[in-house]
Amino acid sequence: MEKAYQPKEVEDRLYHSWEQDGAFEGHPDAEKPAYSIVIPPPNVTGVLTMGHVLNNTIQDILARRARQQGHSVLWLPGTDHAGIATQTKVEQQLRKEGKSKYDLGREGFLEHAKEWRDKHGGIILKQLRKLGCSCDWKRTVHTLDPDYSKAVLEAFVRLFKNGYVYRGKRMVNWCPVSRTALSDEEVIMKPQNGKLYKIRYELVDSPGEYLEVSTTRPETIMGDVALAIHPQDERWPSLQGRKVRRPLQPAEIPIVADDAVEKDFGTGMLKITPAHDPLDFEIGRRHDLEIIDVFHEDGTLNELAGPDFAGMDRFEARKATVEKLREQGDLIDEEDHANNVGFSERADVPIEPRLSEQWFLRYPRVEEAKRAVAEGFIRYFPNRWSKTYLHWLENIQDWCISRQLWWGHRIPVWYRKGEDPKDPQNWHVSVDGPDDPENWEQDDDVLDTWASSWLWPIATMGWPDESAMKQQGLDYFYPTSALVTGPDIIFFWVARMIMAGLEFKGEPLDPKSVLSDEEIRKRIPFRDVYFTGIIRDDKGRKMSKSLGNSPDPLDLIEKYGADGLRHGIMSIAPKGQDIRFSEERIEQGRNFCNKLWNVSRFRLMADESGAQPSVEEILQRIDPAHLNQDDHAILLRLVQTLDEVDRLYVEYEFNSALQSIYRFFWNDLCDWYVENSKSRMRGGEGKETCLAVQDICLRQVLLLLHPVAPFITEELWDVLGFAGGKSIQWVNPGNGQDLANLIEARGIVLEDRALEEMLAIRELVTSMRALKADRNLANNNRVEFFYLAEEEKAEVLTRHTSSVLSSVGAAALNRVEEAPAGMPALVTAYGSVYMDLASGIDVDAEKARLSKELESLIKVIASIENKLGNASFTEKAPQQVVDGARKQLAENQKKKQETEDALGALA
RNA sequence: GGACGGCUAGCUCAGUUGGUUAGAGCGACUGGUUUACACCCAGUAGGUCACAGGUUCGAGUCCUGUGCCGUCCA
Repeated sequence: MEKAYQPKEVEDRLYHSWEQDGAFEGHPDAEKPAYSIVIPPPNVTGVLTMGHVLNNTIQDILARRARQQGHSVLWLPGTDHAGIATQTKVEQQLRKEGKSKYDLGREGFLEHAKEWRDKHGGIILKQLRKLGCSCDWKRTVHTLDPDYSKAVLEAFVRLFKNGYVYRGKRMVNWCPVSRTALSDEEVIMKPQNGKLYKIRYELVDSPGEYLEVSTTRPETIMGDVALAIHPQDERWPSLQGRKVRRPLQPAEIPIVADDAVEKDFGTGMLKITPAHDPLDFEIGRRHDLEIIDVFHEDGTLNELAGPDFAGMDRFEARKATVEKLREQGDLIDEEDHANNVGFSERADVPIEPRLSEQWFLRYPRVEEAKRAVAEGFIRYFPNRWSKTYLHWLENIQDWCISRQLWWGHRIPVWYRKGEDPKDPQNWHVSVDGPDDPENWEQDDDVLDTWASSWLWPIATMGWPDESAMKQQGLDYFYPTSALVTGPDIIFFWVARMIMAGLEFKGEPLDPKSVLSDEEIRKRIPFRDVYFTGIIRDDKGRKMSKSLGNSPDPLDLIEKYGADGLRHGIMSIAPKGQDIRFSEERIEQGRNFCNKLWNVSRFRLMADESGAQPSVEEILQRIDPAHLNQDDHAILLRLVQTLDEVDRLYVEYEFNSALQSIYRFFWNDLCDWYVENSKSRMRGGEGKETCLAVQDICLRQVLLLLHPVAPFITEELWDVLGFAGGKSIQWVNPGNGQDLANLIEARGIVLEDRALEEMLAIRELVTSMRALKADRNLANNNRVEFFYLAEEEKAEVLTRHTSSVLSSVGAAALNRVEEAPAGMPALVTAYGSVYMDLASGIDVDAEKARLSKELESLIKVIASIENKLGNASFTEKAPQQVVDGARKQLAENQKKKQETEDALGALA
């Protein structure tokens, strides 16, 4: 074996062989319980980020653990066509070539985009393989695949037929860069420092008299069609019905009264621009006002803005209109003003409220979606996210699902040529289109990407095609077992998948029907949802490509190995908390792998014939006569650890599970058991038994660790001889009881007190080492010690003397009846040890040290005595707590006595 | 403005139903190549658990309020 673990070769070789063996393939198997996960599909042209590493490592852990436990596992991978993101990238590329999408035309552009996708897409799926992800790659799905597209259109058609989908002219969020409508969820509110302008409007019937209006958007004044006041505002007793003159693009506009006006904001008077503000739009509708849209779709001003401003960009126009108003004397005041502005999620520019014709969806199954989570059919980890989810559903708004893009699923609605497209009489809505296509024109828009990905759990498994569903095992694998995703897409994706599952999985539903609990259980897309934290950099900022603060995971794999990366990231990922990234933790992950490698190496050096595949076989090598307290203790700890880890995996407490494995492996097994075993390796007699115990421990550690570190565990599984031709992927680690039963069946009774003894002996050894270290004595300096303790404890110590001597690096440990004079000492719960120094000691320093110790003991004793002296404590506290305190008091009093003895012996 | 989360050792974080003297890793310091591992071993130092009240025999843990940081929704 190599002296250090070399991940690279192992990873490539093993991944290849796993794939070759079809280990990741998920098939329905009536003999086994199903376990399934659908991957949150990354953008097809995306590259692996630390967020993906976290997210997919968790999914892989779940999948691999389930495989070990005998489930038939499907982890279904795929990619998302990511409408706006991908189209933007392709358009940018075209622009570099001096072309626009219009040069290519719709068909040509789509051809081009597909080529681009095929060339640059799917990189991330290759990267996931490097990470070790055990996805069933044969079942990779892309949201623009023909079958998937059909499912998307089918869903639209069904929703339309059931009256959930409608078309309407509404105020929508418009992105002037992407030139498309967006859903509310795609708008990000950001606080901005702008200006509040006070502008005067002249009263038509009273020249020279002005009204003052505050606005943040002077560039829309040309679209003003009224001023509005609150009907109960006493400041303006007689304005209603009168007119003012619009200061730009002059025209006479009315003054209206409306309850929606905020009396306290600005001057209490509002300019009404129905085309450019949702509230103004509502007010305009109530008062039957005209709508003047002064913008083009790209955010430049149009001819209605007048010759002074037409063609200008909206931000430029803001400055220009202010300037013009100033010249005219109509600008009264301007002041700094902080407000929230909606930004386009993708293009990161302020969105424009814009009136346009769009398709909307009234969500189906909202009530059942609430029940699904509120009543626990779907469990959220951590549960607090259910509150966020429910709050959103309580306030749900219709979903604008049409996008003015080409890259996506084209809306399956056709309009009869030459007829009024607004009249539903002239619509054809179907998946395959009309039989006489020459007489029809298809809608230009495509569907929001999320209106395809919300079908992910069903459409990746053949829905709506009956035979495909059967073949792909939808009924076997659905509902999927767990979904692992970030809380940032709880509305975009999680909530919508739940509604889509409830609506579409199973028999078609009447819109007025209400699902029973039983139906909800069958239709939900997943049972558990695990929300990961967000990965931040060392300064606490979100890792993002634009900030350039995210390391490339592939570099990290190169440097520390995939297992090291996985182990590192999982060890710092507490459930549902944000994660502060630190490369040191990844390094620790690599170190852990190396430790595992080396202890295995040590094991084989002792006996290169290796181990046997089953615990039963290994147990046969144990000679009960040679089984010592150390063996008992480590096996007990192993049983404990197996139970603990089992429980923690079930609760998605991955970092705690890892910590538990780490503690057992590194502290108990390597630092203590294996170190102690070295003398037995030499001695001969207990060697075989000791190696067998080591083998059981190593075997179980590898099994427990395999989901987190699949490569090194599979490699060592084979190297150490546990495999016997069977991959570690298919072997169940079992829980503590399982192992305890096997040990018992071999006729071995584990003694519980062995653990306690071992801990006491460890404390003693630590004290002895500290005595040496304090005086800078080398480990191999064989000093003599004396030991002072009562009979019972001395007896235990005698049984462990040889291992204590070798652990400490001591020549002797002799029992004495009273404190030997002039020696440095340490007092433990198990007695006092004195170190015999050949050279003299610094009496003052020793006194100081022991006095300090004594002082703290006195404090502790006082505090316990105080507690026990309190009648209400002894009466009200549980008996075991009171007993514990008494025991503790006794121990400390003894320690105090011994410390005083040691002090006395110094003088 | 509302909701949620965080505040524990120099740093990053554990700490499950309240119950011994609050833990780990990293970093710092001291010493060390003994049959695996310097990606290692042994040891040492370092904490008024954000603050203020309250409940309790007992609070890092429960309650109320305050502050700062972060996220989401208006």
